[in-house]
Amino acid sequence: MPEVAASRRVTSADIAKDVGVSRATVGFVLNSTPGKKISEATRARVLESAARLGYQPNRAAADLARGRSKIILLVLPDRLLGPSMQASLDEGARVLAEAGYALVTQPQARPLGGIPPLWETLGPDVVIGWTTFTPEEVMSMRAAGVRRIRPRPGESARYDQAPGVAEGARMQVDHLHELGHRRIAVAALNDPQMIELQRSRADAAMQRAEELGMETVALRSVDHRDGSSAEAVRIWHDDGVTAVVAYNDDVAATVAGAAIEAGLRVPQDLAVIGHDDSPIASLFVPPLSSIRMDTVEAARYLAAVALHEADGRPVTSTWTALDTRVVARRSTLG
Amino acid sequence: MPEVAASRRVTSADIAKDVGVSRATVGFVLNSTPGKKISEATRARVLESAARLGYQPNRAAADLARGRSKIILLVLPDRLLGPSMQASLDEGARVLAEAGYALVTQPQARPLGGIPPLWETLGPDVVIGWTTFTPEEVMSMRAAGVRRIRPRPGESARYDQAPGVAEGARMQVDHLHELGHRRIAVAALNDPQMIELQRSRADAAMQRAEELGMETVALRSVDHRDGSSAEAVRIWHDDGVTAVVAYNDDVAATVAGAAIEAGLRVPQDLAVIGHDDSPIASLFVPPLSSIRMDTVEAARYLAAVALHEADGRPVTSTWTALDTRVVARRSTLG
DNA sequence: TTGAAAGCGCTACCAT
DNA sequence: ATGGTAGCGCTTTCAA
Repeated sequence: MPEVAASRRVTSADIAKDVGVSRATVGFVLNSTPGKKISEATRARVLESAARLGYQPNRAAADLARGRSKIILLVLPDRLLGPSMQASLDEGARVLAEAGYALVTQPQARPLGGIPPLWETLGPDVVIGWTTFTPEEVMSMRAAGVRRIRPRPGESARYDQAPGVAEGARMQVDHLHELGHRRIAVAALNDPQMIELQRSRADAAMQRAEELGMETVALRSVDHRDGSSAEAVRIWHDDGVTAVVAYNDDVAATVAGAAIEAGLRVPQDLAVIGHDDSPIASLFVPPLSSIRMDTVEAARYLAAVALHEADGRPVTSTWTALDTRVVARRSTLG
Repeated sequence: MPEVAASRRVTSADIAKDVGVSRATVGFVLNSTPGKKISEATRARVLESAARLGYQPNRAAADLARGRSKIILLVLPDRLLGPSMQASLDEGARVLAEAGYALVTQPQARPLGGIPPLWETLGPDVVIGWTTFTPEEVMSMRAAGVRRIRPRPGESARYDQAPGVAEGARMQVDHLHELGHRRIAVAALNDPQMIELQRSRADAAMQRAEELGMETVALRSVDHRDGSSAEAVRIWHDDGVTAVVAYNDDVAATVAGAAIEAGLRVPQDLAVIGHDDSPIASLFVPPLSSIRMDTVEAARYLAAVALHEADGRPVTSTWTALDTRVVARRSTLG
């Protein structure tokens, strides 16, 4: 049996030797360095050699020489990881990959006992968060050499201006209005992580209701584990509320569930509409009306912003309105 | 207003200068290099200086010199990202962090159009997957310099032997048996990603049922989007099946929902038990019985395996049985 | 117990 | 159009 040589990884020097040029030239063609004129012939030979030898650039070496990691870190709250968000991330990753950046996500923004945040260990060029970072977090990032942070420190995330946020909430209200509801409630979730986004959606909903001349009752947080949802439903119903705008589909399910348990009919006695069109919306009985957003476009924009921060390249895409629409199901239609 | 100097990142050389020792010495104490005797005095001074100056080692440089990235990449199918899995990941990350490793997760194992897998861009020391990797993936990893891969190429993931997998399925069946059910069905999900795990759970359930002298009918996949769940429920009911073991809570919700839509009572006409105790289980009406596993212990074990692969250190923790138990709710209890 | 110095593989500046 | 080469910041062997 022939001895198998422990093969070293192939480096750019190997290619240089193989092709018969300098390592510099190899680097130029492999990075398609702008402003460098390489003859088509050598370019082709280098590329061919790289492919044949199975060359993979050494990230550590490149990072070190370059002074940047070409990593973009996305810090997401757990709850956001619905399927639609997942698809968006793919799209964002694709855009970034084309520019040579890797997208890494850190699932938790919350204080993680004992786990150093990924921005310390990975040294990303850019950190993008869904919510504003605390001063401590920003300091930690700065110390870790992170050059760019979004949302910018001190700058609010301003969800109310983000595409789709207000639209979705408005559409929830519009939908209920069209169905004839005139007195509605807004239901939120007891989750500190999401306060900003919740507030933005709730505000937008309230405002829209007012514009349409509808009556609203005070915002309530519900939790299926305590009695808060049952209590909320009772209060609402006694108060003449006929429909509920829920922060998301989990909240919608909680409310609808409490209503059903209380002997109310959904939607005849209480209609409920959720947000995000997550799996539970179609699995619930009755299926929950919800809002579906095309977050793919948002992800593209986010990626563009990231590249702007990282490379200084102009933001090409625009903060356009998302394709947002109501998915009407039996929790409002009967 | 005073000009703010654009401060360079602090390097180990800065510390060396500050303390008045060599960069090597600094490195020794910062890495607590074994076999090196550093006086307590200098050690303390170095540490103090590092803290005071806010030193953060440069990952790229360290990786390059060391020849390894100290990154462990976990490749997870999307569907697994339930809250319990999330908590487990935190635990795994914590264990790995203590050993100086960063845990990065790649959300999709599936072919990602145009997105280079993270193992190419990050150059992790170890890649851990939930399912077996394809030969192409393995080759790609090898080419990217990944030294360790789990499950080992060619080695099946062997979920049937993984802790908790068989237990959970068995407990589902036991639970139904105790409630007097004697003829049951097993419901799966139409998801290629999960085939291995589904099969393992289904096999375990079937086998347990046989051991208990219960009758089982053929495994069926359900999908709430087509008519398959309604059809399955009808067939099962006509066939005298009184209870269904579902692969997970989504499947359980699909089945229970179809049953309710068909005018059957859950659990009187058809009992359903899910698996994983995900949010939908408690949110559904009626709330779904399910299986809750303490995956934290599993995560610890996984982390230990990863460290073994990475460092060659012995696997301390053992592949123990997980704390797995039935969460009985109204979908089986009535 | 500590220091000097040789790389790690790549990038990018300066020559040619 | 291409090559030489000086680092990037850290790890680690070898000397002192």
